[in-house]
Amino acid sequence: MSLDHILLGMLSTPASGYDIRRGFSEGARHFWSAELSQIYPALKALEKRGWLTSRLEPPAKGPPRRVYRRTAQGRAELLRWLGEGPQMGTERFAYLGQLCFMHELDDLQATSDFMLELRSRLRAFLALLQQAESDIAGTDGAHVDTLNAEDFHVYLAIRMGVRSLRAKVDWCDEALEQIERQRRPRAVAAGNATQAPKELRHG
Amino acid sequence: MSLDHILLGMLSTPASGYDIRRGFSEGARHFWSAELSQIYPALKALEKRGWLTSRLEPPAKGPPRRVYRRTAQGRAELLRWLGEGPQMGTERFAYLGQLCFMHELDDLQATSDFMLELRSRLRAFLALLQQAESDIAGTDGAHVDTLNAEDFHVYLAIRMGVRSLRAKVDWCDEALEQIERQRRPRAVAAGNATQAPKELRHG
DNA sequence: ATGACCATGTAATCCGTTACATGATTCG
DNA sequence: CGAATCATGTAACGGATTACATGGTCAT
Repeated sequence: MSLDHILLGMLSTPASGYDIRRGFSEGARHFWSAELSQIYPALKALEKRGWLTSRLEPPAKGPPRRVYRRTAQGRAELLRWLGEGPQMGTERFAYLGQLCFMHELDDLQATSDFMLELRSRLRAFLALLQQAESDIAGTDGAHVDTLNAEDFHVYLAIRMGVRSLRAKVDWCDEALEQIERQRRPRAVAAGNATQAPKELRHG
Repeated sequence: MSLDHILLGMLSTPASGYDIRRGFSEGARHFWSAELSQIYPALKALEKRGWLTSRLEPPAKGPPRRVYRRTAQGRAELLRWLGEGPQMGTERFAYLGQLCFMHELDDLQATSDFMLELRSRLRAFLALLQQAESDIAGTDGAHVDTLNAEDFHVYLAIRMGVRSLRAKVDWCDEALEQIERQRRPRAVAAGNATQAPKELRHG
């Protein structure tokens, strides 16, 4: 399971389940996420395997927290996983399915609206990531060379998010243009004055 | 569930579970996938709901096939789903987690090797998608304007895959450069002759 | 006849989400 | 006092993968 290893990685310093969840909603949110209801049992299982230890720590203020620490075996397992090569899961994009099937509506306006909505959501997420990027390395990666090893690796990971999201936003722009061109009579260059057939049958 | 709607979408023409699986390993593979063991029960459930009907069709050759057809209600449900707006699930990238945690190896050569491997896998997938793209619309989208509504929508979906994969490959290139820069003494411009400290401690 | 491929399915297991249950502390 | 937040968990359900079980056809 990947979540196990993500948890091992996030536990380079001791933390509680609640802390880790905060990590998912802040730093790690662009590449992974998990709910508390998944995190707690997972941590328990990792402890049973000997990859973590835990201790109840009643802090000066607030309810007691169960703080987990990575063991030497836990770290070894993390390193083993890192050596396994890139783990690439199957990506599923329901919205691309929707787009493919949208021809059944026979209404390019609907497709266009769909792409506009998609672009706005992608842009919102891109803005978040760009913020994270400039927080860590300044505008345009001004001080990438001054980053410590940890921040440098995180920076690289954020860059993927930024680039791939920007590509998707650009794709929306391109698609919207092509939809416009598809909607107009396609005979602009050919000078042919057909009645803008909405649909061409394929052979 | 999204799979249900993907199946409804793929059943614009009658097909068996086996046919649909072929669709996932060919045309639809860039945005969705499912195993036969998931497809068969899902089709059965859709039939129970009245969104599909099925018939055993013993073909001239080979074993009998159960062929599914979409009902009017099935089509209505598909259209309803299309109207719901883009369905964006949570994306999980285990390999970005690996990259983030890789600083624990304290060996930029390992990071570099990792990125090389990742790039080669991404390139392989990109090549497949570019093939699909030119199959449908010619090189550089030469005949996009001549596509029927269905192929046009599929073309748009493929374009997203191409653009986002290209962005990821470019990201690998950029990262590899930055890793090289990180490995060299960073004092090139400053003219400072320190012993190339491998790691800078953060405050 | 052996293996590759067509074709359909079930069962076990795992991963992830949603809902539920509990209780302390802090702020207004 | 009441709401928000901190903090830990369990239970039920749903979605996806892997393994298992079966049998027909076709080419070598």
